[in-house]
Amino acid sequence: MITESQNVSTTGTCGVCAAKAIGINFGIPTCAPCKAFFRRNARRKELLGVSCCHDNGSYSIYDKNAVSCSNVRRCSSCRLRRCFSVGMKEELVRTDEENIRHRELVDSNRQRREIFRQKQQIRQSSHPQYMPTKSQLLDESDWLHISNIVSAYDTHCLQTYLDRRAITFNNKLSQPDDYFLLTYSTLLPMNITISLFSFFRALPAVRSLSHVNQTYLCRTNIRPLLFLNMFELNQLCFTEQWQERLDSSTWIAIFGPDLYERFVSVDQLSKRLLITDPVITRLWIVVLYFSSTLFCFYDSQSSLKIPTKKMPIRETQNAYVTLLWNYLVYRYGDLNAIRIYSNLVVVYLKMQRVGSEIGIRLRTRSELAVTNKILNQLLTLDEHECEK
Amino acid sequence: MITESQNVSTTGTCGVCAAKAIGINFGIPTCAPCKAFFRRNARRKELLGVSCCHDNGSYSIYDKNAVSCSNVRRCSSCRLRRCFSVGMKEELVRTDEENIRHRELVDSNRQRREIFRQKQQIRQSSHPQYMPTKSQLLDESDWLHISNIVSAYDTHCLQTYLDRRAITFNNKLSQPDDYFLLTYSTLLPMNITISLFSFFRALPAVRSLSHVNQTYLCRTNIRPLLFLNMFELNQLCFTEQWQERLDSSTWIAIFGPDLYERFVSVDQLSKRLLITDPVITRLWIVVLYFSSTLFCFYDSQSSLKIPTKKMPIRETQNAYVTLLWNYLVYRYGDLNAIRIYSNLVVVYLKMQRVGSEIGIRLRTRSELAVTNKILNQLLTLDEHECEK
DNA sequence: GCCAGTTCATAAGGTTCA
DNA sequence: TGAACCTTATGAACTGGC
Ligand SMILES: [Zn+2]
Ligand SMILES: [Zn+2]
Repeated sequence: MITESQNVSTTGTCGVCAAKAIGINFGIPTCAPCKAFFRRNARRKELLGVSCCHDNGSYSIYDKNAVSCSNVRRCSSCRLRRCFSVGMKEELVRTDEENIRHRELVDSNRQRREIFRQKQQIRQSSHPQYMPTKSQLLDESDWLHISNIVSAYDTHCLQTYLDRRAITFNNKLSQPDDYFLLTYSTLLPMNITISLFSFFRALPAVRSLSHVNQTYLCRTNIRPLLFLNMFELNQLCFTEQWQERLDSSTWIAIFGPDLYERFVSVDQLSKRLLITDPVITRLWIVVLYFSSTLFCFYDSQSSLKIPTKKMPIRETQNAYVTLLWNYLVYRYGDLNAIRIYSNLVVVYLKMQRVGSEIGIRLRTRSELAVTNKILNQLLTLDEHECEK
Repeated sequence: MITESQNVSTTGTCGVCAAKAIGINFGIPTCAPCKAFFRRNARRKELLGVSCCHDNGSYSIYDKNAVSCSNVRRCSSCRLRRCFSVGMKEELVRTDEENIRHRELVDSNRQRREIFRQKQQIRQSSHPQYMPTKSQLLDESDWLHISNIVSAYDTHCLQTYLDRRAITFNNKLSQPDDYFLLTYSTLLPMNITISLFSFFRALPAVRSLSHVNQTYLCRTNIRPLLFLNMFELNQLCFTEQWQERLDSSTWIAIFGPDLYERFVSVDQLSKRLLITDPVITRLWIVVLYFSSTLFCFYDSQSSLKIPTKKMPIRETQNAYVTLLWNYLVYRYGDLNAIRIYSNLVVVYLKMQRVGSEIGIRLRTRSELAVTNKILNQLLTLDEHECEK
């Protein structure tokens, strides 16, 4: 009869309780509950000693037909007896000693894995020169710098932009006429320029430079950053649909359809590649601003003095690029930092190419001469303000 | 109709009284009160035999509509009948035998846990601790505690002992005959036991414990302290020479000559090592009384319940041992405190060894069976007194 | 993937105490 | 008597060595 029950068992039924078997446990196909039951109780021989009232009851534990889930599981003594009777093997349940040994093995494996993982991480993050631990990446003054830049952008650039936009539209809330459109094609780039300028002017790192250097950066590096700044501003401030349409048509008017198409595609690309982080793009703008060679296409006017000592600029840029990098590593890890930084560079280069052609267009198209002149004057004006 | 009631039951209503069910109890979903009721009364078949006035009353126990909380619970007989009628299963209430087995399991688990806890505590407590300055050692409430214990010992333990001794000898002032000697060998340990018991019973710290804990301490920790208490009593009360001789011969009769010799040597040692101080020994007795593991040699009777929550006992002991230590440091200084405390421990351990052998002798020698039985009954009696 | 073990939430017994 | 609590047993879900 046992044999018969085993035959049945091998088909996938629990040898003990007739439920669906999950596999062979302790020698016999059983269900999960019976497996757990036997593991817990196989060595508790006192359970067998209990003479329970089911021995002589309506079913025998040896009678296959009387076995059912509820029947067998009701009495742990009967259940254990049946486990043994169908041939479950006590010796397959680990003894305490065996189990301790097994757990030691598991623990040592865990430790090895952990050590390996750490080593790999170190290998990945290992810079040729130095590899600071995570806590050393950014100290208190770094965080201060970061938060200063972030809030300076908010309170100067973004605020200025919003204020000026409000004033611009205040003048013309009704359907825009042709005159407004013409004005707006100057006002829009103006607003972006002025807001960016006021941001830089608020930075202590800029203010601590010599006048010459300040003027130089202002004249050469604000224009190449207008695209990026526009992008960032659009990410930050909510824009009504009609405003958006107005902006689009303005850009079309300035750029012409072909360039506008490239402009849009770069904008789309930026949206895909640049992640939403309050620090990264702003810090990136600052880093780019402190470049000594950012421009050279827009304006070849001779009146601009090239500073003798650009060293402070480079040093500042160096400091900020380190800060940006450390922030990226700290916040996103080594691999992501590389990816994010690459994307920043890629996006900027694309923007630069489109921006350069926009600059050419501004300088050469007669209908844009006014806008171009005003923007130039703006930066010259800024220059005078700097001197104040 | 039963089926209907079961259908309703499965939704979460008590099958017996229609209150909210807490789960399946004894086979049927019931509320907590009905669960408790059935456990208590399932085996009390005499309840069913009571012909109660509700059988023929305004509702039938089989009529689902008439069932309500107040209805069913009003009459125990009806309630039990209804329990059975909705299918509650008597066999799911543990039999006495099953319950004893279960309680043994619980107790052994508890002991394992207790031992584990102690081991851990020892491991943890081997850390250096903060040393308070002398003035911080004992505050007003500490002194109040100390004086309470000292005077409680005087007015309860010592006084009771003196009173009982007076009564004992009042009966027999003349030369003791054999019958008196036999009686006295029970009366002497009895007096020591009862006086100690009345001391503990007077302590607020004891009275504030749960009954279970009080009973537990009384049954397990009074006997191990009899030797120490006898010593303290002998130090305190004047004893006539003939009384002393009487006591000695009584102890010889009980202990036998070998054990008596060891008993005397421990007594002598105690006199040398323990200093005369009204506080120390009494406080030490209290500290020892609040032990959770003092006994285990005297009485292996199974009828004693091991308390679930020993925490209050431990906390009290902790408080008193701190009090004792602070008193020692305050009164005798650091170094002396260590010496005195060590002596207390040494003396107690010696007494424990002798006491344990006395206990064995009491349990095994047939001529001491009566004394042993009376002492046991005394502590059981105490237990009943506790419950008052 | 198999088959040991571990963990955790839950069910259902019992006990305590006001 | 019943609310609050303590315990054990159970099985589903998961981990880890081989
Ligand atoms: Zn099964
Ligand atoms: Zn109920």
